[in-house]
Amino acid sequence: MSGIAEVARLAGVSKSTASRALTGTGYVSESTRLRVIEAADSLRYVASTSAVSLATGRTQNIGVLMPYVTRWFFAEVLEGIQDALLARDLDLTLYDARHGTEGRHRIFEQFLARKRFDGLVAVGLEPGDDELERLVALNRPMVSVVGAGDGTSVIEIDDDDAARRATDHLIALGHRHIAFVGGTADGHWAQVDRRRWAGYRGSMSDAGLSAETLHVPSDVSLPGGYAAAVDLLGDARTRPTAVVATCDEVAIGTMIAARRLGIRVPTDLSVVGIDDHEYAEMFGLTTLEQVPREQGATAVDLLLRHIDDPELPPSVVRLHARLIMRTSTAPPSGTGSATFLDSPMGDTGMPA
Amino acid sequence: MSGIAEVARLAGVSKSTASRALTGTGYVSESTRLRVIEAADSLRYVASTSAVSLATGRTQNIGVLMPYVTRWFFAEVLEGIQDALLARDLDLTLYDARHGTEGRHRIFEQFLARKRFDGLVAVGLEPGDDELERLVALNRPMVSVVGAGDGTSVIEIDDDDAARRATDHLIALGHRHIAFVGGTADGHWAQVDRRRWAGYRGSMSDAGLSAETLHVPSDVSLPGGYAAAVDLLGDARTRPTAVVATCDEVAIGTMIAARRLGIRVPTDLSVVGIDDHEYAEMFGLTTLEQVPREQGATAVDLLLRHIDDPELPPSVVRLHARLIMRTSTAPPSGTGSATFLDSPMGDTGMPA
DNA sequence: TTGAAAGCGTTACCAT
DNA sequence: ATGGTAACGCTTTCAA
Repeated sequence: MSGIAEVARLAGVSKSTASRALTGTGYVSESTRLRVIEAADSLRYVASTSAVSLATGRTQNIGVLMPYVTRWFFAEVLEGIQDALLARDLDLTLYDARHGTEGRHRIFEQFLARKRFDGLVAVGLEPGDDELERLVALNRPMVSVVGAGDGTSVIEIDDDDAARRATDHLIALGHRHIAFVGGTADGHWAQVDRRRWAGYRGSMSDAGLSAETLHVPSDVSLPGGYAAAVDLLGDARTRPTAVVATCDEVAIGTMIAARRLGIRVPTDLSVVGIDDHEYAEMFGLTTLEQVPREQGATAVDLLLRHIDDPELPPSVVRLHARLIMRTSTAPPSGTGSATFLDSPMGDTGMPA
Repeated sequence: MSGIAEVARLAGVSKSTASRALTGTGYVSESTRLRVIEAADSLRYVASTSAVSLATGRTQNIGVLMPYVTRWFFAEVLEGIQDALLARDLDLTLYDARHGTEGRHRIFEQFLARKRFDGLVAVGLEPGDDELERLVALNRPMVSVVGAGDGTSVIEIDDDDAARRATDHLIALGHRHIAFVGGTADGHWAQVDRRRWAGYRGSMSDAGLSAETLHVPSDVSLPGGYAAAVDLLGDARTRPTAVVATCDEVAIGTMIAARRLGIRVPTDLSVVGIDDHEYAEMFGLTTLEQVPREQGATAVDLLLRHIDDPELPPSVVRLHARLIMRTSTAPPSGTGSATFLDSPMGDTGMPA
């Protein structure tokens, strides 16, 4: 409870001087500064954030807005953001705005309007028109990680390129029947999936495989990928020899489905994902790596620069996803050569 | 920017009256109340949270302290908390205090001391002595979800009982060689694992199987369970016929390892988990269900009651975990009868 | 280099 | 039922 007044009294100075000494703003002689700091320590003084905010107009707090917190990518980004914030002494208030929930509605209608933050980082948000309107009305610096960057700064991987290279990889191995699994099953395409689907088609088209293009709708989750793959792989005669999954969760669901169906990966089916998910190594999944944790940290860096300088023009950071080859991809069977890769950590030497 | 003063002016009343009308505190005639509210709406007035906090001493904000945000249980609890908070117009500031990080240190040393919250919910925290000291020094209401409830309120399932019933289930099926997989591999036991390990041993002991007791250390994660199981199941002669996993992630890792090794589940190996994880159904995993989302919501309810009434004595809510039987458990092979359960959604009719 | 005093935007007490 | 005013705890001119 002890306020700065007590600290000042104990140090034998005025509140103003105490404030200056503690915040490091303005002139204070070295000796009194030390005295004030010592007094503050001995009283275990901690400035009241609400008083500071009221006086300075800064909340020392950053808002994080995301549509999930349960999916790998989002949780990782969140931790990256938290780490960066922690290092800069900034608090984090979370707005978990799940699509179609009453909570999301309230977040946009009321919570954000409170402006309890100096800036906002939005992760994979895909806001509706009215939501977007609320966002701009806030008039606060904002950075997106994966997002509809309508004039705001954005950090994301090059999704089109990632999917294209995933597909290129399969084509280079000799595959021609390659399916794309992803794009949510309920008919609504997430923008990320749309871009990856475009990349896949681009690659197929470049290889003269436009006619072979196949979209298998799937919820963006492991069980979603599993269900979609069971459906896709059921009939051996129509089965593709390879799958590009929209993300690793879907890819892994696909691999599990394949195993259950007695289809060997990569002998009978090659699978590529995008992410380098926590489980990717264990499954030997070939994938295009992104590091969401770093994206979160980068977003914070950029946001703080926007806060410092409101004139800073928005920038788009497009990251390159690196291809990590593991054991889920190989030439299609009948091509002769088998897998040419080393076994991953998790490989037991048994048939996959 | 428009403050309550403007609202008051527009409505033709004093700030005090405007405040009363808006907060619903004190006497205001119905007519002026309406007038004030209309004025506020037309000005898009939103009270400054820092000013309100400063004046009332209430932050309208709840802190959430957890050691991960990436694991299923924690993410689910977090969403449960967020939902409950959203419904009550309360903000959420997140403290992701991962063990052994610099960030965790700073959270306990600085961030919490700012007391930017009216109360705290700690999830699976297991604080060290010094950390605990900081926590009590805050002198703020606190509720734990799974935790070292040293005099504070706690919500959790009955871990001992859950593990005991998981083990009972296997014993009832005729198993005698049952291993317990869990308790982190680095030698440090989480308290939850310790309690579940105790429940397992209790069940074994009651069945006269004390000598059969076997602990297989594993990181508490899917890859952790996978790695532990590969190690455990390698030799067919020493292999147990059943496994009690400390949680579903470990259980599923175990099932995946078994399949890779050509060990059929449940024919050659039965597996039980604890959680009812998002993936449990897809894997046909028999498990003891808990609903972390509800635990989070309950924690918020309880915390708010503690905030309203500082005299409220701490309570311990011990939840019952319900056994959900799926297809990962069956009598040991050689016992005759095979699985007696229906196939789960995800079952393809193929050997597991 | 230091101090006095005026805010920052609310709420809440005390009169009226 | 309503208004005036102090208070919340800090920062920040402005003088000295």
